[in-house]
Amino acid sequence: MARTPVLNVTTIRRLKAFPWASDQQVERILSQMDLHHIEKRTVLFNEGVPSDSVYFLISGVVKLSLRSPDEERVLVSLISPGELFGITSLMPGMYRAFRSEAFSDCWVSSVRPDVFVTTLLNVPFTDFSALMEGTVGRWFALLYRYTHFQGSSLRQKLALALLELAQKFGTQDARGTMLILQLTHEDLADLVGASRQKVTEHMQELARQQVLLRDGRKLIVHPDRLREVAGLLLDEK
Amino acid sequence: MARTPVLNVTTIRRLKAFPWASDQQVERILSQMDLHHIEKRTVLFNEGVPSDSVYFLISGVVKLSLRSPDEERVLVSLISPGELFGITSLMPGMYRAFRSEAFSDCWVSSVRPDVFVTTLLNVPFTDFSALMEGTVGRWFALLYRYTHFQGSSLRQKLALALLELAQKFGTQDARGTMLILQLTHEDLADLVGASRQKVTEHMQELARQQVLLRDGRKLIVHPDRLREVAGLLLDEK
DNA sequence: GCTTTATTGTCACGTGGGTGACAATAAAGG
DNA sequence: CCTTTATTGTCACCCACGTGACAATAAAGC
Repeated sequence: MARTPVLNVTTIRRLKAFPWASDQQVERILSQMDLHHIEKRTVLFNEGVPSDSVYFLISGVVKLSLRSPDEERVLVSLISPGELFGITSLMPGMYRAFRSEAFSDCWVSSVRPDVFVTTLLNVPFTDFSALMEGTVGRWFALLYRYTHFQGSSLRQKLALALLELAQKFGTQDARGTMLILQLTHEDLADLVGASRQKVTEHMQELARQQVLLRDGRKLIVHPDRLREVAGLLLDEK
Repeated sequence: MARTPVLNVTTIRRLKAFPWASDQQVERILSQMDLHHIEKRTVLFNEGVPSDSVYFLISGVVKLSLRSPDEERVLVSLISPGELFGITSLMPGMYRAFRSEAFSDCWVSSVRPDVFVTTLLNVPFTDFSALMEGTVGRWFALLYRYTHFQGSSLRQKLALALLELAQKFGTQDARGTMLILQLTHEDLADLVGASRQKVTEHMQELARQQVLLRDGRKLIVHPDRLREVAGLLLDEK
């Protein structure tokens, strides 16, 4: 087993982490971080569990992945030394979106997100995380959709896209969730990266299966059934 | 033309924006925001231009899109009232990743990112944006890759994925950029959402065309040629 | 060094979704 | 209300990529 690395200000600077922070701030955060050695293939956290730590990779490579509808794993990203990861913990009440596991033997350190923010930015954690949610939360929702597109059929992609739209533009209706938005099949096609014709076909199929219905040019969707079509577990999102 | 909306604390609260901010902070930010009416199809900003404002959507729908390799437009997202957008401006030196245009007639207000951060979070902008870059910057790079996957062939997706890997794990070599990472074709397949067999075929093709070469199980890539294969303009990223 | 296991290379075959072409509607505009 | 234009519906054909099935290497373990 590799010997324990030294984790001090010099190491942090060499890894080009936290460039804005003063030496003093870095010292303080280091005193609150703990160090773990993780062997290749060990899972650090799984998707769906509560996000309660920020991680910092000192050496090795960490892999972020996701389960696709057909039980395959989507490789989302590989993390290199000096990177922070597990940052869903910077937003309130979020769950892990990806599984993280050691791609090679790693040294990792972790810290509580509130300690991270208050130490390095000197701002209350609740304010910071609320701002994060209001700004980059949207990016996160996008990333969620796009990563889940991987390995999905057009039918599943459509369901995912409609789910996101229902969350943003949906109003409750006796018959389901109505999208207050005039979307053409061409718009949907551009959204899921498909041809207009195939979107028309699949939308009819989904209507036939009572997953959605059309009222003039407004759509009424049934989120639970969409989730089912998209191949998401019922507890997801 | 619709009459000018009132933009005051009540409006902000109704739109559920900035929930963490005090009335006083909201008043202050409002006094620094300016209001624009934007007609359907008007472009607010294009991808590639410097990011110098944060936008807030008051009414209407804004569309974010992207040019795909085959000149089609990828619809990345639709923004609903109450959302902030154009937040690449919260990170240092970033360019717009997407084009934003009015999907319907809109009322939008904008503010300088430094004013936004200092007013609502009371923290120096340079510190904040450096932290953003070190944390959510990675998400952003992922989103970049995944949005560019839309409408790309496997060949182009591979090129994009290898480019991202070269930036993270590349070291300069006499023959190009060497990836200090042992990746199997199966890993690459999981990364781009393809089958292992097709990845093998395309990697050979890329090697034959001198876009990359193999030294044992290490890859040496030529970023410029990868960019060309990926269908990116040379100034992108 | 030899065996076992992981990775790469190569095929034949099937299929989901792209493309083009057009008809049938529905909306918009005068 | 009638014309024009946008959207939806339907089909035939094609192709890039997935799948399964092996052989050929290369790496790892003993």
